[in-house]
Amino acid sequence: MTIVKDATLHQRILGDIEARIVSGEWPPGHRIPFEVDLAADYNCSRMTANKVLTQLAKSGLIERRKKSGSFVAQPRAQSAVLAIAEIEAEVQSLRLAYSHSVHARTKRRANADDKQRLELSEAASVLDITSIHHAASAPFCLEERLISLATVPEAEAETFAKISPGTWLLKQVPWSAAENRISAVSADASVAGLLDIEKGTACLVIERRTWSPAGPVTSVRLTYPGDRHALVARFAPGGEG
Amino acid sequence: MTIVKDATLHQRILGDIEARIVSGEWPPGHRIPFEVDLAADYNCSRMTANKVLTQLAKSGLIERRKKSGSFVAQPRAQSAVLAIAEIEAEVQSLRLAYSHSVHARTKRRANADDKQRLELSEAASVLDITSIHHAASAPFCLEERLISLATVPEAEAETFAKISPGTWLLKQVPWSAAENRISAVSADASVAGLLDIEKGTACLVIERRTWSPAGPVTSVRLTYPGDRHALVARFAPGGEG
DNA sequence: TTGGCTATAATGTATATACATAATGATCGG
DNA sequence: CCGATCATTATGTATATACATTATAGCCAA
Repeated sequence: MTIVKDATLHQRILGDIEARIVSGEWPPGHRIPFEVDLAADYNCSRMTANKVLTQLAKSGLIERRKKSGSFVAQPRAQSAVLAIAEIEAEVQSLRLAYSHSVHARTKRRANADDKQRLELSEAASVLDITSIHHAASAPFCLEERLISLATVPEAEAETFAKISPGTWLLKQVPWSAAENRISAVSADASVAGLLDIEKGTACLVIERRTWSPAGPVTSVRLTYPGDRHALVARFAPGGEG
Repeated sequence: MTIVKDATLHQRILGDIEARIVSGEWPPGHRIPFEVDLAADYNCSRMTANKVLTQLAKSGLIERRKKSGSFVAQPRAQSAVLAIAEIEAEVQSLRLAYSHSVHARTKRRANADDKQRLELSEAASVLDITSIHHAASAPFCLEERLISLATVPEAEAETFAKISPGTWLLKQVPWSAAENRISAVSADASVAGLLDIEKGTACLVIERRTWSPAGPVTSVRLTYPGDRHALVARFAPGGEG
């Protein structure tokens, strides 16, 4: 049984249309009622219908064309929302004790590889931190991070003994853009040693680059033992789900 | 230089606020102007300001509390949008010739494993298809798919010789919910043989389960050689970007 | 037939207004 | 001094209206 919390008109219209699209009653390409007709059907103003259809268009469920009307969209690329949590939160949601240790920490002038990873044009100082996240005292994830000291000079004074670089940066750099690259690699001897796994074990690798308006912030490579970990992304036509 | 297409008032207000949040001028926790004040600043109606703030709240950049006002949100889990394209489109975007071959195709009553993968409660018929996607005649991706014939009986008549199961299903089942699970595994002998890679090579695995209102549709396991492939997900505070 | 003009139909954006809702803060009685 | 009540304030939702924008269709003339 579904409990229907007495919904707003907006939600009701939205839900009705979504249901018809998702059920296949209105297949892709089908023209859905004009705003004025919807307004008449629900005995509401056109603005209300408009807002619903605008939202459906933004979520990709319908396409709107002036003069022609609104049409159910073709479901194309699965666009799923991937929530990449902070590692500490992730570990704690597994009800395991979290800890973090810094394995190496060096400051240097950016070399060619650093420049490419951070998309730096000139030589600048970077901080290179290798650390390990533990869940219940077992290695959970290897973090290899580069921080651009030109953008975040405060990082130089931080040892990251008490707070992980990711969490620290989240507090330092309020909101930023990021690019995540997900791939699979075999653990080499060094990675295997740090994560306490067999050499050659498949690992899930997330490489994330982060920018603020002031410039490149950080580039991080997170290596998870593949047999212990998976990322989950959900997709639902309406949006939340 | 940035070309500014003469934007609507809505976009201008939205952009201004986003810029101030992203730049750190308005840090997390900062109270942003009330709707009426924003309306006064931009010489517009409260409705226009309201729509902008509502959108910012939906995108997670701000939090709104009645009576108190609207506040810049704390950036929490990186929520990135992961676009999982159709394999054929993906290959063609690499400017490579696409082809697809079915390696095995069997119909059977669902066994225990099938039931778990499709979340079936009763025994029902399923179609099990193993196929390989090629890019420029080299194996690109291994697809192991289970289709619930109770939900999609039409699949039984289809050989999938000319059209891949994914593409076919996309046409059959208009809109549906999905769960994607991304992990890393080492190729076993069988997978290595089919993908023409060394045994033990790390592979990126996407397991996707799809539901329609009529029930479970399909469960597919896509295995990509990890050294040739990566998924990219982007995150930008505003939304599109 | 063809090219271009125009009317029209649908969406896109914005306004002014109204009332509902919810949380805060102040007032007042015990 | 505590606690209930009530006014205030900011957001939430919806309406009616206006005008802009744009793609389509139809008309008319060269």
